[in-house]
Amino acid sequence: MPMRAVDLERVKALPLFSGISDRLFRDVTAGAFLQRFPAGTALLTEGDPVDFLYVLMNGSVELGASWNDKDTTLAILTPVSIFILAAVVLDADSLMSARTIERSDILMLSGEALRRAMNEDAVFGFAVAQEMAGCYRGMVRSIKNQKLRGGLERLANYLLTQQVAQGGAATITLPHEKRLLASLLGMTPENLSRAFATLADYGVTVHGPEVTIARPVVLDRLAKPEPLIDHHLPPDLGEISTADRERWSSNGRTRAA
Amino acid sequence: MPMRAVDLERVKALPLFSGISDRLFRDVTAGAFLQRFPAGTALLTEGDPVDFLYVLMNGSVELGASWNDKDTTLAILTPVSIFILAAVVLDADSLMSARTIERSDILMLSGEALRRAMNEDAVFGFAVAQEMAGCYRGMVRSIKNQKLRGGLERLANYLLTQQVAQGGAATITLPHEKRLLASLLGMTPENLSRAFATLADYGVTVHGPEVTIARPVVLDRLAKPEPLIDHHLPPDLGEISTADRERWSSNGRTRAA
DNA sequence: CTTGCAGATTGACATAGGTCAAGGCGTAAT
DNA sequence: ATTACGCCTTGACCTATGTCAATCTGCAAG
Repeated sequence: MPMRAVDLERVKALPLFSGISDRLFRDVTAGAFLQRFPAGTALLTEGDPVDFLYVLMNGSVELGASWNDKDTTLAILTPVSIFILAAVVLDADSLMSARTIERSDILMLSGEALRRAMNEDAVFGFAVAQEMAGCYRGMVRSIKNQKLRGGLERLANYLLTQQVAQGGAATITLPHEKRLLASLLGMTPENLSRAFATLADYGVTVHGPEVTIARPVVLDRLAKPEPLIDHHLPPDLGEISTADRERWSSNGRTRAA
Repeated sequence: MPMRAVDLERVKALPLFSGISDRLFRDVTAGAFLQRFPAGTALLTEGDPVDFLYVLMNGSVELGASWNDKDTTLAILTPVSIFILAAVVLDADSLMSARTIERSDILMLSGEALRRAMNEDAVFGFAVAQEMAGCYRGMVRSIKNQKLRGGLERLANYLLTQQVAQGGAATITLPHEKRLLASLLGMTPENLSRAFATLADYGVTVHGPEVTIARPVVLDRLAKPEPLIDHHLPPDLGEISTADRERWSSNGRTRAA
């Protein structure tokens, strides 16, 4: 698929590339190619060597992992997100698998070229370090969420986070199948259903993918949201100073547990 | 406490500073100071602004987090380890608390000076990016361990990892109190006791902090260790190529879940 | 030596969460 | 319209894990 100028602009707008020189950006995107994948495509399996940095331009991607016939979702990405940067930086095998959730357009940038670029350009190297630091902190939040909270609390916080992300209205739309949400939250689909049922007592009603939060105060008292675990980023990110905003999983738009 | 030359050498030997110029290293360590803390000292609390990069020179430090009157251990550090680098890179508040486990000597480097250094020196910036990538991957491993395994399996894998790290003998010594180990593994002390009792069926015997693995093959079949979750680094790291070795939590010597 | 105390263990019990099976519901292909 | 399939839900049940209380152990202070 041809690389359009409009795609390159969207990539360049990412924090990772924001301060980069035109020359360096051309170097990095020189061998890049854009590819369209159908839903459910395995882009990467755990343990695979990683030669490219992936950039999700359209669609959505699940990052997951498995062990002993169990599997779990670690993050769900939406455009424009980069992924497996850590493996590229270290030239290491991937620790996660990546799978398209729906039909997706994905840009692939040479890992080799990226490593060369960050070794040559201090500003770019710093940007990569910041990006990685943001990803790290995202994972720390995720572990805290997992180890300190029960399933019901994780769901309640997820809903409140989504409410903010979707603009604050009382009714929100779940962006994914419930089975996938369950995996992200670290529970079974059956248990997620029961958790939703329990939340009825807290003013939460569910109709398919539509969830209405009738009594936010009550739900909030259950969820006890906490800035050091949950991001509550408003949808209008233009207002946020991009300088000191924490980079969250690949770029601040990941929907995670 | 005075900064001795021998301390600086140990810091400079860290992967993070390995490729750095003498001039830059002097800049970074210019305002540094070494401080001794008694056991149980709170170095940092969740949400605190972070002005320094910490380097553990002697002793041990617990990184933890809490929510709603629960708390959990995220990592246990041993010398020489750096910590809260991510917060320094982003000039952000700490997501974890840090507490000395025993009397510890800790070197503190100016975060401001470090950020300046990585913006000026591409090689150092790259080293920071690599370090952060290693920390990120450590957290990914930790989440996989937590979400995919049960308590018994986490303990079994912990023991096998320790066995390799301690040289491979059948009897190993638990490096921490069991209560702390329980918190690291995401379980209660009571449950850890019961898990040890269960492991008797798999040839594991416990006498205080001494644990003997009589039938490694049997334990291995229970644990199903996996390179994409568990690190099995031998104690003689000199043999390992430092170039492509993944930097693990702060520097490859963290003992984590 | 005795005492006190913190950590560890053990048992009884409660709760959370996983498993299995059945059935409902909506959507898309026939 | 009908069917088939995937997803979701629900109930019954079971296992894992947390909680509370009592006891044990080893070490250290007196």
